[in-house]
Amino acid sequence: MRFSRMHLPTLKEVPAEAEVASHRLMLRAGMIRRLAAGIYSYLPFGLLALRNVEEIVRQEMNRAGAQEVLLPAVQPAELWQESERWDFYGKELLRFKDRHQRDFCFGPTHEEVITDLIRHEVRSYRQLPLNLYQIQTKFRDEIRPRFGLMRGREFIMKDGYSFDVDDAAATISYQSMRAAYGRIFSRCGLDFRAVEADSGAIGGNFSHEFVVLADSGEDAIASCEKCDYAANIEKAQSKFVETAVPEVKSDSAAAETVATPDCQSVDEVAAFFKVSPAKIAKSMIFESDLGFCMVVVPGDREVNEFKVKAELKANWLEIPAPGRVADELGLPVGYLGPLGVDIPVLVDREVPQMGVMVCGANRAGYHLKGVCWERDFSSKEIADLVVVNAGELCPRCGAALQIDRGIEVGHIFKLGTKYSEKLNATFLDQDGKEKELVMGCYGIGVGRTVAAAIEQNHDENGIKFPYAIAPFKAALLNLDMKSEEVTAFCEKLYQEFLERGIAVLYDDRNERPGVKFKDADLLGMPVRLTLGRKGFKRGIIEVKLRDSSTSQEFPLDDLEPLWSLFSELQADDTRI
RNA sequence: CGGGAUGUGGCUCAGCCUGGUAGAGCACUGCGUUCGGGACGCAGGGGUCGGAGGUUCAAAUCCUCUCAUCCCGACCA
Repeated sequence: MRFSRMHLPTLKEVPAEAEVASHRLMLRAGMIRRLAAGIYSYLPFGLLALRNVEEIVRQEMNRAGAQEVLLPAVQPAELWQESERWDFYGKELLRFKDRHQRDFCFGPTHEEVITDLIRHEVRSYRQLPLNLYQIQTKFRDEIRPRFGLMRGREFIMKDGYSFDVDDAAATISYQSMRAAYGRIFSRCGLDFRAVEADSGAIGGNFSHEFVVLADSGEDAIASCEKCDYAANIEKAQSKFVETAVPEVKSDSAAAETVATPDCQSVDEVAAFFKVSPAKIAKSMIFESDLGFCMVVVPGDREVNEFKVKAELKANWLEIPAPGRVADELGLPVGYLGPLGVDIPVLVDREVPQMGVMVCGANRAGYHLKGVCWERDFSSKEIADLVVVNAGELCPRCGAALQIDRGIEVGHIFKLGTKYSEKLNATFLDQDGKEKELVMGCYGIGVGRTVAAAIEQNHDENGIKFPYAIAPFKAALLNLDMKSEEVTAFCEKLYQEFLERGIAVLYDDRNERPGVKFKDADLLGMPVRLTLGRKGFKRGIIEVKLRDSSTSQEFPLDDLEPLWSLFSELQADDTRI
């Protein structure tokens, strides 16, 4: 492609909205433009990168035996009512009516549609296993879209669905997808981890997330330094270490009520009693579809809402407004405690080890001191309810856990029969018995993968595209457009790139050299070729890798080394 | 949905507090000079100051409402 003819509007200045590197660079490199909150147009340069990721996804999905389909983006409400997600999915589901006032939604995911398709098509175990995928625009009406393509409302996603005869077969499908995902992200040149994850609203009982490591990532993952345990922080557990609890003599003073004006936070209470926050029992009210409950954890720990939700077996969980807690429960937020409340109390497994502790008195302005587990807590049920910290011990091998940040680019789930049950998708097995299809579903955020790649591969000058997803593999800079011989050579070289099928961006613009260098760095082509009058006289062309600070010179009369370089880069990229 | 902030040429922002002629840089057009790391000069084009209402002789500026966007917490590829 000739730069002079390409719509590639690079920006010197950064639009104010861009917070993270990938968003900033994608705007500056003329890859995307914002139309509305979380909704972007893909410009030619951005679309090329996107298509490269899609192509890798297609190759690896096909290789794993999946077949590509394309399902409708607009879906009838009936299907979602049948799966009972019409009410359940919430406001993320973009709903609208057609001219006949029939309810529809714009698909945020396609379990319903694919299951509906399959239930009409698949009758026999002989037709299984089946694995279908599509690459399509989805819409999720996120409350807070941000970071450009990282969290858009409209986004391109590869979603795949597998159908098997039983759980064992479904596991095989799942493992095969897990392997394919590893190949996909490796080929995209990403440093990633496959971690155990919460399966969220999609449902199901077993899932892995593929997380690209990046400090700007929105997800945190815990991984073991020694073994291969890795989990999303939402799900991560640690080995419980029992410590000696200071014994409380039976004749020791009972819990005592103390006036603690203006001490609502754990820190304030700890300061008031001159004890460490670890000695404060932090009590919080949660509300779920099962009603209110209280969760008690040590004051220096953070409640893991996902664990609470799982422990309760609730469908949803949130922290109610303090006003509601006061109105409906008569409890003063800031002075909550587990003693004498008449709603279920969930206690973290570390609380019994706190010894003598302080907690709220359920009376505004008062706390209790001298509280102890054995004597004072009415329910003795405990569970793991806190967010793991770095340095805690691996639940598998006992080595230390580390916490990293990352970007979730893929997620695979074993769904089981959740949707086939609801939608009555069955087949006849070998014995002529009717059975429900066992499903799996597999997603990849295509745009997010591009964003993650940039997040992980950039410097202060711009993008450093991994070769496989680079929109152009090379930038050819003609620094002397007015020199006929230089231009003639560049033209010849450009043609040879075209013949060899290596995507090149030929900068033939009437611009000063500085502009061309800056744009080449910003756009991040892996290889930069520079030819100017001086070099031409010396019979050399300058070759520089974007990822390297040094350059080398190749003779103009023998460019074989150049083509070998591209062969090597190409090979690296398909090797897995 | 809560909490905070911002809306002024395509982009980044100043002007607002203290009402009185809409500004700068970048980008764009033309001409000239320049030409290996985002050049310079001259001349231009482009803005209902987010929208509506109000106060006032007079509103980008003050008031009310509204819309949009961004940032901090719950959703997810």
